[in-house]
Amino acid sequence: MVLHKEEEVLTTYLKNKNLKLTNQRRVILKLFLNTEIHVTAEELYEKLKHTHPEIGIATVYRTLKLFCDAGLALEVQFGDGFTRYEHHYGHGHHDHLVCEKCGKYIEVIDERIEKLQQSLAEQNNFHILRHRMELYGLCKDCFCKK
Amino acid sequence: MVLHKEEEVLTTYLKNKNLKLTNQRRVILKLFLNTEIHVTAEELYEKLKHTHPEIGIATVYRTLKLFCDAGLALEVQFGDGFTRYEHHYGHGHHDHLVCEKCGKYIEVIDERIEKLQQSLAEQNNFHILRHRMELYGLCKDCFCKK
DNA sequence: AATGATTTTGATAACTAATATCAACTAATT
DNA sequence: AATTAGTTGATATTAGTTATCAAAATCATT
Repeated sequence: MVLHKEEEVLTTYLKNKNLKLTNQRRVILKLFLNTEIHVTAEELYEKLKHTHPEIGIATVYRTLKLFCDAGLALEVQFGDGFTRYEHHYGHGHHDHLVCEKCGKYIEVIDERIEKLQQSLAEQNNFHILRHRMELYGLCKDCFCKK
Repeated sequence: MVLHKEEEVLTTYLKNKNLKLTNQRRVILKLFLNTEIHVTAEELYEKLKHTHPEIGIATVYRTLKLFCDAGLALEVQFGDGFTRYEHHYGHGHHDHLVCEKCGKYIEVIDERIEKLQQSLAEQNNFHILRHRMELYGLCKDCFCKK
Protein backbone atom coordinates (compact mmCIF):
# COMPACT_ATOMS: atom_id res chain seq x y z
CA MET A 1 0.00 0.00 0.00
CA VAL A 2 2.96 2.33 -0.41
CA LEU A 3 1.76 4.63 -3.15
CA HIS A 4 3.71 7.77 -2.38
CA LYS A 5 6.87 6.88 -4.21
CA GLU A 6 5.19 5.55 -7.33
CA GLU A 7 2.78 8.45 -7.54
CA GLU A 8 5.72 10.79 -7.29
CA VAL A 9 7.54 8.94 -10.06
CA LEU A 10 4.49 9.25 -12.26
CA THR A 11 3.98 12.92 -11.46
CA THR A 12 7.60 13.74 -12.22
CA TYR A 13 7.49 11.79 -15.47
CA LEU A 14 4.32 13.53 -16.60
CA LYS A 15 5.69 16.94 -15.75
CA ASN A 16 8.90 16.32 -17.68
CA LYS A 17 6.97 15.27 -20.72
CA ASN A 18 4.34 17.99 -20.44
CA LEU A 19 1.65 15.42 -19.88
CA LYS A 20 -1.26 15.64 -17.49
CA LEU A 21 -2.14 13.88 -14.29
CA THR A 22 -5.73 12.84 -14.78
CA ASN A 23 -7.99 11.14 -12.31
CA GLN A 24 -8.07 8.04 -14.51
CA ARG A 25 -4.31 7.74 -14.30
CA ARG A 26 -4.38 8.10 -10.54
CA VAL A 27 -7.09 5.46 -10.18
CA ILE A 28 -5.43 2.99 -12.53
CA LEU A 29 -2.06 3.41 -10.83
CA LYS A 30 -3.57 2.73 -7.42
CA LEU A 31 -5.35 -0.38 -8.66
CA PHE A 32 -2.30 -1.61 -10.57
CA LEU A 33 -0.10 -1.36 -7.51
CA ASN A 34 -2.63 -3.13 -5.32
CA THR A 35 -3.16 -5.95 -7.76
CA GLU A 36 -1.21 -9.14 -8.20
CA ILE A 37 1.97 -8.55 -9.98
CA HIS A 38 1.18 -9.89 -13.47
CA VAL A 39 -2.08 -8.43 -14.75
CA THR A 40 -3.49 -7.99 -18.20
CA ALA A 41 -5.21 -4.82 -19.32
CA GLU A 42 -8.51 -6.70 -19.52
CA GLU A 43 -8.18 -7.92 -15.94
CA LEU A 44 -7.60 -4.42 -14.67
CA TYR A 45 -10.54 -3.19 -16.71
CA GLU A 46 -12.81 -5.84 -15.21
CA LYS A 47 -11.85 -4.80 -11.71
CA LEU A 48 -12.41 -1.16 -12.53
CA LYS A 49 -15.85 -1.71 -13.97
CA HIS A 50 -17.45 -1.94 -10.54
CA THR A 51 -15.93 1.11 -8.95
CA HIS A 52 -15.25 3.25 -12.01
CA PRO A 53 -17.60 2.28 -14.83
CA GLU A 54 -16.81 5.51 -16.61
CA ILE A 55 -13.24 4.46 -17.40
CA GLY A 56 -12.93 2.91 -20.87
CA ILE A 57 -10.78 -0.02 -21.80
CA ALA A 58 -8.76 2.02 -24.27
CA THR A 59 -7.61 4.18 -21.40
CA VAL A 60 -6.49 1.14 -19.45
CA TYR A 61 -4.37 -0.06 -22.37
CA ARG A 62 -2.96 3.42 -22.91
CA THR A 63 -2.22 3.98 -19.26
CA LEU A 64 -0.37 0.72 -18.81
CA LYS A 65 1.86 1.63 -21.72
CA LEU A 66 2.40 5.00 -20.10
CA PHE A 67 3.44 3.30 -16.87
CA CYS A 68 6.02 1.33 -18.82
CA ASP A 69 7.43 4.52 -20.28
CA ALA A 70 7.54 6.02 -16.82
CA GLY A 71 9.44 3.02 -15.47
CA LEU A 72 6.60 1.92 -13.21
CA ALA A 73 5.58 -1.20 -15.13
CA LEU A 74 7.15 -3.80 -17.37
CA GLU A 75 5.55 -5.79 -20.15
CA VAL A 76 5.91 -9.54 -19.89
CA GLN A 77 4.57 -12.28 -22.10
CA PHE A 78 4.17 -15.90 -21.16
CA GLY A 79 2.96 -17.12 -24.51
CA ASP A 80 -0.75 -17.32 -23.74
CA GLY A 81 -1.59 -14.48 -26.10
CA PHE A 82 -1.91 -11.82 -23.43
CA THR A 83 0.43 -9.00 -22.63
CA ARG A 84 0.88 -8.78 -18.89
CA TYR A 85 2.25 -5.95 -16.80
CA GLU A 86 4.30 -6.36 -13.68
CA HIS A 87 5.47 -3.85 -11.09
CA HIS A 88 8.81 -2.44 -12.12
CA TYR A 89 9.64 0.49 -9.89
CA GLY A 90 12.11 -0.67 -7.26
CA HIS A 91 12.08 -4.20 -8.65
CA GLY A 92 15.34 -5.55 -10.01
CA HIS A 93 15.61 -7.89 -12.96
CA HIS A 94 14.26 -11.35 -12.28
CA ASP A 95 13.12 -14.51 -14.00
CA HIS A 96 9.92 -16.46 -13.54
CA LEU A 97 8.71 -19.85 -12.43
CA VAL A 98 5.29 -20.25 -14.00
CA CYS A 99 2.90 -22.89 -12.67
CA GLU A 100 0.94 -24.25 -15.61
CA LYS A 101 -1.85 -25.54 -13.41
CA CYS A 102 -2.76 -22.74 -11.01
CA GLY A 103 -1.16 -19.93 -13.01
CA LYS A 104 0.98 -18.70 -10.12
CA TYR A 105 4.16 -16.77 -10.99
CA ILE A 106 7.17 -16.92 -8.72
CA GLU A 107 9.91 -14.37 -9.27
CA VAL A 108 13.43 -15.67 -8.96
CA ILE A 109 16.97 -14.56 -9.59
CA ASP A 110 20.17 -16.58 -9.67
CA GLU A 111 23.38 -14.67 -10.10
CA ARG A 112 25.25 -17.76 -11.27
CA ILE A 113 22.84 -18.16 -14.15
CA GLU A 114 23.10 -14.48 -15.01
CA LYS A 115 26.89 -14.81 -15.20
CA LEU A 116 26.72 -17.91 -17.35
CA GLN A 117 24.29 -16.22 -19.73
CA GLN A 118 26.84 -13.48 -20.17
CA SER A 119 29.64 -15.90 -20.89
CA LEU A 120 27.43 -17.92 -23.23
CA ALA A 121 26.76 -14.76 -25.19
CA GLU A 122 30.44 -13.89 -25.33
CA GLN A 123 31.31 -17.33 -26.67
CA ASN A 124 28.94 -16.58 -29.53
CA ASN A 125 30.18 -13.03 -30.08
CA PHE A 126 26.82 -11.74 -29.00
CA HIS A 127 26.08 -8.55 -27.11
CA ILE A 128 23.17 -9.05 -24.66
CA LEU A 129 20.81 -6.15 -24.13
CA ARG A 130 18.17 -8.00 -22.14
CA HIS A 131 16.95 -11.51 -21.62
CA ARG A 132 14.09 -13.60 -20.44
CA MET A 133 14.00 -16.95 -18.76
CA GLU A 134 10.88 -18.76 -17.74
CA LEU A 135 10.67 -22.18 -16.17
CA TYR A 136 7.25 -23.71 -16.74
CA GLY A 137 5.94 -26.57 -14.65
CA LEU A 138 4.10 -27.26 -11.41
CA CYS A 139 4.40 -25.47 -8.09
CA LYS A 140 4.65 -27.59 -4.97
CA ASP A 141 0.94 -27.43 -4.20
CA CYS A 142 -0.14 -28.45 -7.65
CA PHE A 143 2.55 -31.12 -7.92
CA CYS A 144 1.47 -32.82 -4.67
CA LYS A 145 -2.21 -32.66 -5.56
CA LYS A 146 -1.08 -34.44 -8.71
CA MET B 1 17.77 -31.93 -48.14
CA VAL B 2 17.32 -35.10 -46.06
CA LEU B 3 13.60 -35.56 -46.26
CA HIS B 4 13.32 -39.33 -45.93
CA LYS B 5 13.32 -39.51 -42.17
CA GLU B 6 10.89 -36.67 -41.58
CA GLU B 7 8.53 -37.83 -44.28
CA GLU B 8 8.54 -41.25 -42.67
CA VAL B 9 7.79 -39.74 -39.27
CA LEU B 10 4.84 -37.89 -40.74
CA THR B 11 3.56 -40.91 -42.62
CA THR B 12 3.72 -43.07 -39.52
CA TYR B 13 1.99 -40.44 -37.43
CA LEU B 14 -0.80 -40.03 -39.95
CA LYS B 15 -1.32 -43.75 -40.24
CA ASN B 16 -1.53 -44.19 -36.49
CA LYS B 17 -4.13 -41.46 -36.25
CA ASN B 18 -6.06 -42.56 -39.31
CA LEU B 19 -5.26 -39.31 -41.04
CA LYS B 20 -4.38 -38.84 -44.66
CA LEU B 21 -1.19 -37.92 -46.48
CA THR B 22 -2.25 -35.21 -48.87
CA ASN B 23 -0.17 -33.49 -51.47
CA GLN B 24 -0.45 -30.23 -49.54
CA ARG B 25 1.08 -31.84 -46.49
CA ARG B 26 3.94 -33.24 -48.53
CA VAL B 27 4.62 -29.89 -50.17
CA ILE B 28 4.46 -27.92 -46.94
CA LEU B 29 6.74 -30.38 -45.15
CA LYS B 30 9.31 -30.14 -47.89
CA LEU B 31 9.25 -26.36 -47.83
CA PHE B 32 9.29 -26.20 -44.05
CA LEU B 33 12.38 -28.39 -43.85
CA ASN B 34 14.17 -26.38 -46.50
CA THR B 35 13.41 -23.05 -44.92
CA GLU B 36 15.22 -21.21 -42.20
CA ILE B 37 14.54 -22.69 -38.86
CA HIS B 38 12.12 -20.12 -37.38
CA VAL B 39 9.31 -19.41 -39.83
CA THR B 40 5.85 -18.04 -39.38
CA ALA B 41 2.82 -19.49 -41.13
CA GLU B 42 2.51 -16.31 -43.18
CA GLU B 43 6.11 -16.55 -44.36
CA LEU B 44 5.62 -20.11 -45.53
CA TYR B 45 2.41 -19.10 -47.26
CA GLU B 46 4.19 -16.30 -49.11
CA LYS B 47 6.84 -18.68 -50.37
CA LEU B 48 4.23 -21.19 -51.45
CA LYS B 49 2.20 -18.66 -53.41
CA HIS B 50 4.59 -18.76 -56.35
CA THR B 51 4.89 -22.49 -56.79
CA HIS B 52 1.60 -23.63 -55.31
CA PRO B 53 -0.98 -20.86 -55.55
CA GLU B 54 -3.74 -23.36 -54.94
CA ILE B 55 -2.73 -23.95 -51.33
CA GLY B 56 -4.69 -21.78 -48.91
CA ILE B 57 -3.33 -20.07 -45.84
CA ALA B 58 -5.66 -21.96 -43.54
CA THR B 59 -4.02 -25.17 -44.65
CA VAL B 60 -0.60 -23.78 -43.83
CA TYR B 61 -1.68 -22.91 -40.30
CA ARG B 62 -3.37 -26.27 -39.86
CA THR B 63 -0.45 -28.22 -41.25
CA LEU B 64 2.11 -26.54 -39.01
CA LYS B 65 0.03 -27.47 -35.99
CA LEU B 66 -0.12 -30.99 -37.33
CA PHE B 67 3.67 -31.07 -37.61
CA CYS B 68 3.89 -30.08 -33.95
CA ASP B 69 1.62 -32.94 -32.98
CA ALA B 70 3.73 -35.28 -35.06
CA GLY B 71 6.90 -34.12 -33.33
CA LEU B 72 8.35 -32.53 -36.46
CA ALA B 73 7.96 -28.91 -35.43
CA LEU B 74 7.94 -26.82 -32.30
CA GLU B 75 6.11 -23.56 -31.64
CA VAL B 76 8.27 -20.70 -30.41
CA GLN B 77 7.36 -17.13 -29.61
CA PHE B 78 9.77 -14.25 -29.34
CA GLY B 79 7.23 -11.65 -28.31
CA ASP B 80 6.82 -9.95 -31.67
CA GLY B 81 3.26 -11.14 -32.08
CA PHE B 82 4.06 -14.02 -34.40
CA THR B 83 4.04 -17.70 -33.69
CA ARG B 84 7.11 -19.25 -35.24
CA TYR B 85 7.85 -22.87 -35.97
CA GLU B 86 11.24 -24.45 -35.74
CA HIS B 87 12.50 -27.88 -36.79
CA HIS B 88 12.07 -30.31 -33.96
CA TYR B 89 12.76 -33.80 -35.24
CA GLY B 90 16.26 -34.81 -34.24
CA HIS B 91 16.87 -31.45 -32.58
CA GLY B 92 17.54 -31.47 -28.86
CA HIS B 93 16.38 -28.74 -26.50
CA HIS B 94 18.15 -25.45 -26.95
CA ASP B 95 17.89 -21.77 -26.11
CA HIS B 96 18.12 -18.75 -28.38
CA LEU B 97 20.23 -15.69 -28.94
CA VAL B 98 18.01 -13.25 -30.81
CA CYS B 99 19.54 -10.31 -32.65
CA GLU B 100 17.15 -7.41 -32.37
CA LYS B 101 18.61 -5.66 -35.38
CA CYS B 102 18.91 -8.24 -38.15
CA GLY B 103 16.49 -10.75 -36.64
CA LYS B 104 18.96 -13.62 -36.72
CA TYR B 105 18.41 -16.47 -34.26
CA ILE B 106 21.32 -18.47 -32.92
CA GLU B 107 20.57 -21.73 -31.17
CA VAL B 108 22.64 -22.45 -28.08
CA ILE B 109 22.78 -24.86 -25.23
CA ASP B 110 24.75 -24.66 -21.99
CA GLU B 111 24.59 -27.66 -19.71
CA ARG B 112 25.76 -25.65 -16.72
CA ILE B 113 22.78 -23.33 -17.08
CA GLU B 114 20.42 -26.27 -17.52
CA LYS B 115 21.70 -27.75 -14.25
CA LEU B 116 21.37 -24.47 -12.39
CA GLN B 117 17.83 -24.01 -13.64
CA GLN B 118 17.01 -27.38 -12.16
CA SER B 119 18.53 -26.50 -8.80
CA LEU B 120 16.85 -23.10 -8.82
CA ALA B 121 13.52 -24.83 -9.30
CA GLU B 122 14.24 -27.26 -6.49
CA GLN B 123 15.07 -24.45 -4.12
CA ASN B 124 11.60 -23.12 -4.81
CA ASN B 125 9.87 -26.49 -4.55
CA PHE B 126 9.01 -26.25 -8.19
CA HIS B 127 8.77 -29.08 -10.68
CA ILE B 128 10.00 -27.99 -14.13
CA LEU B 129 8.25 -29.43 -17.16
CA ARG B 130 9.87 -27.22 -19.76
CA HIS B 131 11.55 -23.86 -20.02
CA ARG B 132 12.56 -21.13 -22.34
CA MET B 133 15.48 -18.79 -22.29
CA GLU B 134 16.13 -16.08 -24.81
CA LEU B 135 18.96 -13.61 -24.79
CA TYR B 136 18.10 -10.52 -26.82
CA GLY B 137 20.71 -8.13 -28.11
CA LEU B 138 23.04 -7.63 -31.04
CA CYS B 139 24.97 -10.22 -32.99
CA LYS B 140 28.61 -9.49 -33.78
CA ASP B 141 27.92 -8.08 -37.23
CA CYS B 142 25.24 -5.68 -36.06
CA PHE B 143 27.21 -4.66 -32.98
CA CYS B 144 30.30 -3.72 -35.02
CA LYS B 145 28.36 -1.85 -37.66
CA LYS B 146 27.19 0.56 -34.99
C1' DA C 1 -10.90 -49.40 -61.25
C1' DA C 2 -15.13 -48.07 -58.94
C1' DT C 3 -17.30 -47.42 -54.39
C1' DG C 4 -18.01 -45.35 -50.17
C1' DA C 5 -16.77 -43.68 -45.63
C1' DT C 6 -14.07 -40.26 -43.79
C1' DT C 7 -10.81 -36.70 -43.84
C1' DT C 8 -9.06 -32.53 -45.90
C1' DT C 9 -9.22 -28.41 -48.34
C1' DG C 10 -9.86 -23.39 -49.70
C1' DA C 11 -12.57 -19.31 -49.34
C1' DT C 12 -14.14 -16.63 -46.17
C1' DA C 13 -16.46 -15.35 -41.91
C1' DA C 14 -15.51 -14.94 -37.17
C1' DC C 15 -12.77 -14.13 -33.29
C1' DT C 16 -9.60 -11.72 -30.12
C1' DA C 17 -6.10 -8.69 -28.31
C1' DA C 18 -4.63 -4.40 -29.14
C1' DT C 19 -4.42 0.13 -31.55
C1' DA C 20 -6.20 4.19 -34.24
C1' DT C 21 -9.69 7.71 -34.83
C1' DC C 22 -11.97 11.73 -33.39
C1' DA C 23 -15.22 14.90 -31.25
C1' DA C 24 -16.06 16.11 -26.58
C1' DC C 25 -13.83 16.93 -22.38
C1' DT C 26 -10.33 18.24 -18.88
C1' DA C 27 -5.92 19.76 -16.71
C1' DA C 28 -2.81 23.24 -16.22
C1' DT C 29 -1.05 27.78 -17.49
C1' DT C 30 -1.97 32.58 -18.29
C1' DA D 1 -12.26 32.85 -16.70
C1' DA D 2 -10.06 31.97 -20.92
C1' DT D 3 -6.75 29.51 -23.65
C1' DT D 4 -4.03 25.79 -25.12
C1' DA D 5 -2.73 21.32 -25.51
C1' DG D 6 -3.27 16.77 -23.84
C1' DT D 7 -6.79 13.09 -22.63
C1' DT D 8 -10.79 10.39 -22.79
C1' DG D 9 -14.46 6.95 -24.17
C1' DA D 10 -16.98 4.90 -27.80
C1' DT D 11 -16.19 2.65 -31.54
C1' DA D 12 -13.98 1.36 -35.90
C1' DT D 13 -9.96 -0.92 -37.40
C1' DT D 14 -6.11 -4.00 -37.66
C1' DA D 15 -3.61 -8.33 -37.51
C1' DG D 16 -2.85 -13.01 -36.35
C1' DT D 17 -5.27 -16.98 -35.99
C1' DT D 18 -9.21 -20.18 -35.83
C1' DA D 19 -13.96 -21.83 -37.14
C1' DT D 20 -17.29 -22.96 -40.67
C1' DC D 21 -18.83 -25.66 -44.41
C1' DA D 22 -19.66 -27.36 -49.02
C1' DA D 23 -16.76 -29.41 -52.40
C1' DA D 24 -12.82 -32.27 -53.25
C1' DA D 25 -9.42 -35.77 -52.19
C1' DT D 26 -7.59 -39.94 -49.77
C1' DC D 27 -7.55 -44.70 -48.96
C1' DA D 28 -9.38 -49.21 -47.61
C1' DT D 29 -12.56 -52.26 -49.58
C1' DT D 30 -14.88 -54.37 -53.13
